[in-house]
Amino acid sequence: MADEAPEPGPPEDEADPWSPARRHLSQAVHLALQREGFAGTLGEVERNLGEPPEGKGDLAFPAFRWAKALRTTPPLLAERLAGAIGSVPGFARVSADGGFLNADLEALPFHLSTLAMIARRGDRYGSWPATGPSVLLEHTSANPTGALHVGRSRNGVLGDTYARVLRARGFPVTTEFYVDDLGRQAATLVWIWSIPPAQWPTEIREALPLVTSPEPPPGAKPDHYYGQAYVPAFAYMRAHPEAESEVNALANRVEQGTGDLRSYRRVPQAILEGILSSLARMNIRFDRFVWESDLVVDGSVQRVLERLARSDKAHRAEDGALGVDGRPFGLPEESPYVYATRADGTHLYPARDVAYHEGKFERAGRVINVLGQDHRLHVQGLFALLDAVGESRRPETLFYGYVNLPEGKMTTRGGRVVLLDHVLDEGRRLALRELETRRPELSDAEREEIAEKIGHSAVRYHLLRVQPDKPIVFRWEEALSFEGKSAPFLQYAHARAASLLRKGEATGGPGTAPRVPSRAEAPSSWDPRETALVRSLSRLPGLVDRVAQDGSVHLLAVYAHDVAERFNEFYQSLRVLDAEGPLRQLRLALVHASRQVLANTLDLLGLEPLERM
RNA sequence: GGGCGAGUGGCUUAGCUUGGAUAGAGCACCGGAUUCCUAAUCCGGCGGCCGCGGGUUCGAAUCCCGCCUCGCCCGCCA
Repeated sequence: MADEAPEPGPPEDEADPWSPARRHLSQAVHLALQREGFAGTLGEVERNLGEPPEGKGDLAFPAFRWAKALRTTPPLLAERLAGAIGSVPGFARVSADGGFLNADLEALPFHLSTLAMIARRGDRYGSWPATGPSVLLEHTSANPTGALHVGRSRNGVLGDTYARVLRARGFPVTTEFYVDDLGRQAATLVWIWSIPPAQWPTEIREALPLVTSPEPPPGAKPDHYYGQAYVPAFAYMRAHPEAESEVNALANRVEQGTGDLRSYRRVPQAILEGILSSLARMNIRFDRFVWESDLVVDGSVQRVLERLARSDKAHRAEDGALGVDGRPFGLPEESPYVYATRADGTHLYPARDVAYHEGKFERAGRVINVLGQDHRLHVQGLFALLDAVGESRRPETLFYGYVNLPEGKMTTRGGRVVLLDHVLDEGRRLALRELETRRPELSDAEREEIAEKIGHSAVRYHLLRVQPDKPIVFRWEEALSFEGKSAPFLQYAHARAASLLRKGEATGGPGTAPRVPSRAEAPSSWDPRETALVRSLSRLPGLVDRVAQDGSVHLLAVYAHDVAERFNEFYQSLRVLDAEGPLRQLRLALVHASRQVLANTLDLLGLEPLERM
């Protein structure tokens, strides 16, 4: 492939097989329209190119609205355009059909060049060189007060996937986790663990009879171990004013920047590490952590408050609390103000959030947050404050719906939660059980490794496959389904392809990829399943481009299923290794390209491609 | 009450940003495929007033208005 001369054309042509076709066709249509007296832009034409239904060609242009502007009828205009256009590079014919202009690609060159592009680009098929502005993407940012539940992990799955897609699209992305160590939740846990369990109040000791050590015992995850004290400690604090004031005093000291941060952070830090190890099982990692308390220590919260105090948009409550009128930003009449400080001048979360965002804007040109739908109003408050301090930049937000249980909302304090670790463990267990019956020839260690990858991929895919703003009702059978629309379905297709390549001695390593046949060598007529497969493979770059724009990461999950399905149809009905000559070569190239696209797509989704399963 | 989000076959869901030609899947159910490259697969069947009503348009699941249902938020908590 390396010695093949690259086609001349814009860089876009090197990334997306559809790019030259769309460009040539829209240029031709635009030119023809101009001759009819149309004055619009090329982009306008290209945006209107669509995919016609099965059997009506490959790209279609609806003539309706243009016909109106040009005072003729759509079928007539389509006819005239078709006549004027003649031949377009890459297309076999352009013809009128009712009010539509339908264009048929020259199938063979398009299919072969798609395969060649995939072979040439390899892991980079579906990506662009990093040339865009830097992006800072904050996600998950779970309070370090206990183990993560599946609902929270939806944030991580969406955020991590979006980050991967943006990187692929050419944006240098940094991911951040905001560690909310101030506030009463964290302080409650810090407080209880500052006391040796043996000296805990009776109510708490009775609620946690097995907890005797101030440190997690060997084998216990710190997020689970420390976190279990949260509910009883919180309840106790609420019932005992002297405990509550201790917690408040603790929180106030760090809020003022006068506490001993090192010892204060011991428990939150340990819990955070537990949370991160759970997320890492699903391939979620972070580039940077910002501790809320650091924003106090480094003075950035103070600077924000000073700017706000000077602002003519500031609102000062009678008792002295400092805030801003949020009504212009959509805050409700009944509670129009968002406050940055309490009456005593101590700062509140919104102040720290503004300080955090000022830092983000310094670090990147584009700032994105992944937030649960319960934060919609908070963001409006944040905007009001940013406006008041004279900040014109704004973060973008990807909102997502809750993960609920069939019985209702997950509540930590109500004790109705499904923890991520438990789902991951159960996924691994079920996968292992399958592997024991299906693949007895593998070693225990291999089966264990594969089972973990199947299990966590299944969970991740389940959280990814629906539109972010739709709520999900968590059901074990669905989350851990291994058939149909599931990660194992995708992994299975990948494993089948990998197996074929091993047997066809084309492992995909350097120099071993099957050569994409030339136009002269390739069979001229293809099976419909072969063409459907390449077509599917050709769509990845266009999709990455779109998802990077609007964060609709679920479309990539849907796409992965489409590719796997096309591959399975192909695999099921056509022989690869038994085929001969050019046909074998073509099919091996198809398998190779399919494996590549599946691997690239799975990687974008943070799922594990498997060589065998 | 206000604001925001969602309503598509029995269940889950894609398509809605940018209106376009028979609304596409998965699960469940029924029936089929394995002397052959991994049946976690494939093929066929069943099943849809796209929440309801109106409007815009040559054309509406898609845009606009109203209504209904569900969810979330509405603290000097975070």
